Amino acid sequence: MEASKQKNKGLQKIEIKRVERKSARQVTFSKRKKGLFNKASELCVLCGAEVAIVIMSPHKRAFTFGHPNPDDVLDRFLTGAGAESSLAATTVEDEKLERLKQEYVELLNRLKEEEKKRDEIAKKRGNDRANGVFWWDQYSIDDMERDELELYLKSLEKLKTSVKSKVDELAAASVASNNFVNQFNIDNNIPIDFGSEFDDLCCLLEGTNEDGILRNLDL
Amino acid sequence: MEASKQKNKGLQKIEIKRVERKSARQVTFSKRKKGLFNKASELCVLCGAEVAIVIMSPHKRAFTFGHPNPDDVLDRFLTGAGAESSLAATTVEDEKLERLKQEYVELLNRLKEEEKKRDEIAKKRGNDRANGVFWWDQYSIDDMERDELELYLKSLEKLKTSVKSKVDELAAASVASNNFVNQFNIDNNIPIDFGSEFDDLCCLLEGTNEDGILRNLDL
DNA sequence: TCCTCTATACTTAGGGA
DNA sequence: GTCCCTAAGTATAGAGG
Repeated sequence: MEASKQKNKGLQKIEIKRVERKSARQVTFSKRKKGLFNKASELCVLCGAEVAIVIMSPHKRAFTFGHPNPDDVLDRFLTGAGAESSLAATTVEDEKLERLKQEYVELLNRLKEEEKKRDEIAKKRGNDRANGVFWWDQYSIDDMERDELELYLKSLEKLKTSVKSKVDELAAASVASNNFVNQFNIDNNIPIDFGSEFDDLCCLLEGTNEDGILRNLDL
Repeated sequence: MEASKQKNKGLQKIEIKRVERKSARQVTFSKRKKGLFNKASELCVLCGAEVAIVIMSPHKRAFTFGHPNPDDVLDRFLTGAGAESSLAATTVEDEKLERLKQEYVELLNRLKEEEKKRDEIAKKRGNDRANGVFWWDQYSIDDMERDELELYLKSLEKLKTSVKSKVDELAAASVASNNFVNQFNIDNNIPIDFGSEFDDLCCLLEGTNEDGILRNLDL
């Protein structure tokens, strides 16, 4: 009841500079990441904006947030309606890209099949989820999901790495004067490109009822 | 001096749902975008994280924030990406696409492997369930599978995008009727296409702190 | 690692220039 | 569109579980 009862210090003012204590830094990261994502989702809702965020934690873990209309964007992207269709250029490259897209679409379909399969398997307790999900849960990272995700994703690392190196090669060769890829090589752990992440993030899985995507790739 | 003097209402609580008044929405967008970017940059500085944000305003304007090493990227951007010769790059693009396709097929195969893996995991999960795994464990695994596939897809998409962006850069010289505003401190507004954006996002780096990059691409 | 708790720093709605 | 202003809603530092 007395004044001395106060045991919490409340919010302290802090300088905006690197937090030195590792544990504290981690906590701060966690909290602020959550806060950032939440703000982002609010922005989306309030203003009808689309937002994609990629965060690379100091531990080379990447977190992403995305909110939009999934299928539309993805479709547009696949059909190329978004970026280049307006161009009249009928170059060899375009043709090849056309093919590439085609293949890509095939792969996509495949993926969807997989999703279906998975959904079936998941059906059993799929309903559990719908019970306690608040709207904001949809926009923020589901922690347990994230944690488990991390573990599993490691198995995917190799794959990503392989893909990445290809991209690196392409990018490096293409942008000779552009050494961003190399700069990126901080620990041999190179995050996969987040280019067009914008589009990517925009594309949620239709398999779920979530309006936002939050993904975590362990790099 | 009187009580009636108070003319400001102060912060009102608002519902997180679309702001209907257009002007108000615009203002909110502006304010919150700023706030979001600011939070992002703080996160970068405080935790040594790297953040990239893309915001698509309802008016088709895209704003991006990035916290890496701005100068380099920007520089290369403005000089390289925009003015690159399509003639010179054509052949190179050709080769790269060739390789890309090759890899694409390879990735396809790997997808199959992943499918198998998925099945195994699905089975295993079934067993675990019988044992005493928590509901959320199962749940997570399930989502992991989905995420994995998505992730995979994402990788492929990026692969494709990386190439596409190059091609776009060549042909998109026409699309880029960019305006250019560079204030560079906390507000760099730079016009770029998505292909370029790709590079940019990639270019997360240890670089600076409080001065993140903010880009604005006109579409 | 994440959640809880508290006190308080920070953000921002609404209105005006 | 930006900036200012104020009041008050919100996010979060630090400590503990």
